[in-house]
Amino acid sequence: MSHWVYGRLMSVDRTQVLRAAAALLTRKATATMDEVARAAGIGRATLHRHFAGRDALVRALEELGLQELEAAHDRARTEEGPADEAVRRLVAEVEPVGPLLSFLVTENQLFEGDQQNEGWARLDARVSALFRRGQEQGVFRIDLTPAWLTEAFYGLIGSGAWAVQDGRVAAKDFQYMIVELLLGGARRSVEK
Amino acid sequence: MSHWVYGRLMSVDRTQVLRAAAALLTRKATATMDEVARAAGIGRATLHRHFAGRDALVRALEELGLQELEAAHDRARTEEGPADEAVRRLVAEVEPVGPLLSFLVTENQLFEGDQQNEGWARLDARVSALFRRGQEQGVFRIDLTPAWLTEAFYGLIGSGAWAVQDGRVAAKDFQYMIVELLLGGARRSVEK
DNA sequence: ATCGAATGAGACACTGATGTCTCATTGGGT
DNA sequence: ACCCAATGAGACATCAGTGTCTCATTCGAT
Repeated sequence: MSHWVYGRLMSVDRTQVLRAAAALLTRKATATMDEVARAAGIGRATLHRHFAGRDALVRALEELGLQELEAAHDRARTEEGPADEAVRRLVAEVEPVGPLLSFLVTENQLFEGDQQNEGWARLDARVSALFRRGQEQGVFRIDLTPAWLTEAFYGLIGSGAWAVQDGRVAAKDFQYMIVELLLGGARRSVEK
Repeated sequence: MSHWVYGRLMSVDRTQVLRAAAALLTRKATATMDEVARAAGIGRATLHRHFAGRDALVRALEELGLQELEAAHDRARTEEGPADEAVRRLVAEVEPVGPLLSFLVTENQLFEGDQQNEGWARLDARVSALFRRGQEQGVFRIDLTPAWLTEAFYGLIGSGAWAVQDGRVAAKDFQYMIVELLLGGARRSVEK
């Protein structure tokens, strides 16, 4: 059932197309199928041959984003070491996926009742587990629920990525600002 | 040039329509003009008589949101007292506008090159000034720029509002969670 | 009770995007 | 050099949403 592996030709690299689509759609979420095709350097017909429709394309992008986020989690090894350092590693690894994440979150809001990809629940669980672990370690406060911290995590990544893309803040500060705010907050404390 | 004040009838309250539109669009951003009209309890033709088109409707919602945000700022009296307490008051006042704010931010991303309403810049300036004041007071850390803190503020309000609307987190925790995270961060500190 | 502004419902043309199809062309494998 | 899968370009029908218009009806002011 592998559409994308043919006996002879593989002229159009599915992943390459997805990356081009992601790059465009994260900047202009309403981009047309034709625009996506041109951005990927292929014809609209070919785009349709690989992705049945706009929905299918978005679903594929969702799959790509989920894979990259899972990979980022794996690389960050969030189960190892102090939780705050793990959060620091995680933010660093997730940063490149920020724009795509932001796009997918917005897009997902439209799929109201439709079944959500269970991948999101798995990711939520991983982030949530990290914060819970931090609480059990005594590193994180216990009055902020893991669910809220998870929302805040994704929220900061998303709006941070957008702010960078929009030029409102400097890209080089992304990681530091998000980690420091997430962990330490804005208030000046005695320590540090 | 006041379309909405007639000699005799004012059957359709423009503000009432806007509130209904906001309530619907914040849940389903792709709602059709027809759906908006039905949600407001009026006919589509009447909706068009009051708002030239979908664009005009969104612009009007933007105006409404900006007014409410400005009003929230005023009520929070962000220029008075310690900056952290001011932030606390501000979050409390802004909370009800959260969903609308979230909708408008997403919607604004589409108006790519078009001229942005200068109201946003004014609001940014007010929030930014609050954080800067806090830094000058010695209440806030100085290694997090006011611009980033402002982005984080709006980001947390927006994603928090959405998480509540989606039922992922409890509405009653909104204010506390956002303020505590924004000010104190996730890390357990010696104080408090 | 009357008048007229405002409304609701429906018809209509228009637009933009989508999805499908055909056909000539390309380019890699043999 | 040949073959054929895959592509690009374009034509086409379709569909949903929009914006405009008409006309009968409603309802408040007088």
